[in-house]
Amino acid sequence: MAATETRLLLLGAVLLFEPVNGYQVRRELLSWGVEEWGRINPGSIYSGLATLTKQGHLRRDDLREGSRTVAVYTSTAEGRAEFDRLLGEALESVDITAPLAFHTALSLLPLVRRSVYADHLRARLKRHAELADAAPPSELARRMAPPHLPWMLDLWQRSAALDREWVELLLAEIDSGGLMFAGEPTDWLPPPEDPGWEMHDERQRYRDALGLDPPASPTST
Amino acid sequence: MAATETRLLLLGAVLLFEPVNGYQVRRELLSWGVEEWGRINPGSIYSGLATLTKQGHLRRDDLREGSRTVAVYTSTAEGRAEFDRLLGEALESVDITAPLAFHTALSLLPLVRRSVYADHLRARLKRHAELADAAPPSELARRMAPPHLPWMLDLWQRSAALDREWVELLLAEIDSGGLMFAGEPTDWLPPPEDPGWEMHDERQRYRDALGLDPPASPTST
DNA sequence: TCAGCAGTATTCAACCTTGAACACTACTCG
DNA sequence: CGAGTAGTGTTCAAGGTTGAATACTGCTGA
Repeated sequence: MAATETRLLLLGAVLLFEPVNGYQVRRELLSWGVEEWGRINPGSIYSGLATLTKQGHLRRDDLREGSRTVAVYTSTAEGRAEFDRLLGEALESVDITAPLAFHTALSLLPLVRRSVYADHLRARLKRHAELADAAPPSELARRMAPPHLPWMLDLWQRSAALDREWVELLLAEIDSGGLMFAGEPTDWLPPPEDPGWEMHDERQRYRDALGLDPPASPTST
Repeated sequence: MAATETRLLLLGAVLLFEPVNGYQVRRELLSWGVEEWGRINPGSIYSGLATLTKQGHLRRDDLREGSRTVAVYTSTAEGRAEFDRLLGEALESVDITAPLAFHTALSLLPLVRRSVYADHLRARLKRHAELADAAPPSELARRMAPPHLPWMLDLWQRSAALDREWVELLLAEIDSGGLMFAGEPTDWLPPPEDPGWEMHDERQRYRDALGLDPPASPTST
């Protein structure tokens, strides 16, 4: 669980679907295509949920479901705070060699309010500007380095430029009212293949068993 | 040591500087700026070298250096083969969310012969073409997905395009005789700050102690 | 001269990740 | 009905990673 992306993804999945069990989290993440880009495997999900529980970010209740016991997770206030912190970090920090955290944060966009998300993206652009100002490697350093290093630098600079330009496009879309964020009415419904639908009955059972209040859509600080 | 990049980097460093001890590897990697982009820490270097030794890719000799003992690593034939395999994989496989392996393979360019490296890059371009052909997500799927997913797809496509175009540029440079590869005479010398220089005496001592033949520049299959 | 600091070289316990395997339920098809 | 297959939900031992800590050497300067 060093991997920040895994924490973020797990907290996000619980916030979206709580009360939820480990297998449901797994299925939902798989349906997002996370098997391809998120490098997550069954073991990490369960151990990740256990770690987050130990740290107080999640709460685990073992419910009797007929003859067997199911571990059902809900988020705590600290968990929500941790999620907001991790998401902000993933959105604001620029690391060309590890774009996974940013991709993860993009996929969790519906969990956050529009203005909060936009502010994080603006902070990311500021960070880009700082990096561009800082340390343009001296001509001397360039000439002393082995000849393939300038090529690597060039690739990094192009990658950074792409990231910056794309974030500007996304920000423009968000500021002009595009996309759907937490706390906003939406006419979009998950497709029938999405396990989110199949989870409905179980979620209701879990809610009843835990004595939780009705729906409550996930919103953000 | 699941992380392929770490294996690649460690094998590469040993191939470049053998016979070499763990601390020298660490310093050399730090001087490449790997602290920033390669996420490597002292512990992983030593445990990585131990794992590679256990797997037969490296050989460890404990040399007496005055009153203390130093663990000195050299590569085995299997280690060289493993390096070539890992490098090829890193160069040929396209993973937009994890470019680190490709970056690592770029930094190790001087360990491989020109034609071998170019062939790997051509294979990478072929892979790009395959990915572009495969699975253009259906219009239906796009409309059913939550509205931010098309944006993620767009970012991935742009990232892939950048990678492809940049590899084409690099390949052109290589095919026209640019850069310096294994087995080619070079007038480039490492800058004085490079720990490679400071290592000279110790390498010589290690070579003598191990009864190894003179220099021998690292070449490739 | 010797305290103290920087540098060299490595280890290790705590923690995390991996993925195979387990145990169970539910369906399906002859 | 009963065997086989697919799906559900989770655990666990083996192994990897982390980074603080260790222990030593050599230099510097009061």
